[in-house]
Amino acid sequence: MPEPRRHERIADELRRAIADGRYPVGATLPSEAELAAAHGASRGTVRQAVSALLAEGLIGSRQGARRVVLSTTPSQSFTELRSFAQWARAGGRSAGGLVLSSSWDVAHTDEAGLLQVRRGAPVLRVLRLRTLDGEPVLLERTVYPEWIGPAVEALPDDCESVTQRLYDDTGLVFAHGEHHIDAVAAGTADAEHLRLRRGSPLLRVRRTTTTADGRPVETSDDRYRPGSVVFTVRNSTQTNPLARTRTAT
Amino acid sequence: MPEPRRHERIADELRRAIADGRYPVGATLPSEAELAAAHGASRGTVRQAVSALLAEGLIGSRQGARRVVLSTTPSQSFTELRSFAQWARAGGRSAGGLVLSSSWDVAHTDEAGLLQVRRGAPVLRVLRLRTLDGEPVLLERTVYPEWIGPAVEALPDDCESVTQRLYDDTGLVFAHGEHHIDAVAAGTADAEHLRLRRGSPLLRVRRTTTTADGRPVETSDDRYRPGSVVFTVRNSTQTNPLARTRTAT
DNA sequence: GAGTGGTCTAGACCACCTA
DNA sequence: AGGTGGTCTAGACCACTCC
Repeated sequence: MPEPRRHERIADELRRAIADGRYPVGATLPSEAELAAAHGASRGTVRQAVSALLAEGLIGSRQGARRVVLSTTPSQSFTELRSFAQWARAGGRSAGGLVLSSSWDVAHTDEAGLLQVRRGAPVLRVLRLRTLDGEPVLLERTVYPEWIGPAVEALPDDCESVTQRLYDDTGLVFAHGEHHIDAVAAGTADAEHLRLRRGSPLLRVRRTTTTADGRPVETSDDRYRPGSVVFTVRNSTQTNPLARTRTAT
Repeated sequence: MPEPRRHERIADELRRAIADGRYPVGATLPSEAELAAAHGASRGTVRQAVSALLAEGLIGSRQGARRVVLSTTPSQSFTELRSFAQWARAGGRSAGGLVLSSSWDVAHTDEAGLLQVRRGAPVLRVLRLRTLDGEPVLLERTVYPEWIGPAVEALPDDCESVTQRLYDDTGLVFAHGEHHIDAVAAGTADAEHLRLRRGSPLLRVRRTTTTADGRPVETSDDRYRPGSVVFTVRNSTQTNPLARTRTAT
């Protein structure tokens, strides 16, 4: 018995059927009534299941017509964006991490806003290099507020998954994140650690992570070596995860 | 009467209240029972409304605890990712467009896969420069399959919104999209049209758009001038719009 | 016109959080 | 222990699509 929740079981069943090719791209799914009968569930439960696939971009839906398969590639990512290590593991790759430097400093104005602390409050700055199968792919400049800093300092320098270790040690859960994606030229430090030339294009993700209550846990400037990682977004008229924003002036 | 759908009206009401600061970040929302009573709706309808805000990343939700406001900035984007012009207009900015070249060619292998046509099938290639308040910010290299090509050719060269015009002319709706985001160095053409130096970092978005049935309408390589546009993603344990993917080898 | 998804209701039970 | 959200049911009506 893998899943006690019925709508999850139905959703998994459909995901598997799509991945297996039983419903190729362009095929139509059974009607809600058919699915309900097949699983001995009510229509509401079936709708809960298919709306999960809708949100993942796997299927499309229009009133009056049967649901259509849009993509067969799963976005198995639920915890993916939260943790580099968990994402790597899901892809069958080995993630490494190495702390290059770690020191206490005071919060700059922008950081204070993101972390919801006062300007000049103590923060812990950590520079961390992440590797994928031994290759350096990501340089993280992370800032932690005072209340969580000591727990971060206590981690081993080569800690593979910070998210996982903080959860094990303190029970802390990274629940929400906001990510701003753009491109920048590699600076001197970026070039050195990611082993490329100064001025090379890098994919930059500035992110702030919070607990379930919305309390900020960290804010970070992450720079990815191009060619190593691609961000993928699926959207549709029905669901809309992503927003394009003008740079603040 | 703006919205006949009750769950949309309730969601709008909550969005407005959050934007206005009546529920600041960290505040808790009224319970489902309270909202249901206040709006004279059933609990199911209220749940439908709050799950929209959940998907937008505005609020967080945990079983047993009241919902918490995570962010006050709306992601008013429903059609945003589909249309550059519509996105610009939503931000109060004026979008321009200019076709630099347009010609029929044959589909390369990768394009054939993305557009679901056979290799070597005729396709229309369009190179388009998009501007924001007069500044060039985006160079689009778009490929259209044969069935829609003529309608695209018939558009004026300085067409502001291709999405809008195609809808008006042919009733075609861009319903779903898949977007791959990474960073590249500017090539000669990129540098010339976007007015920057060769090798400068650009944000690249490769996207394929389909109709509601999943029929591919276009596939495009879009390159954004850095500093002009930022992509924003909110995610949480509950909803997960985005996937990080390893580059295909 | 039959089928299908979108919306809505009214009630129920449970798991979890807060106290 | 009481409140809250998560799950589930069984019905209903409507708007839309497809034949």
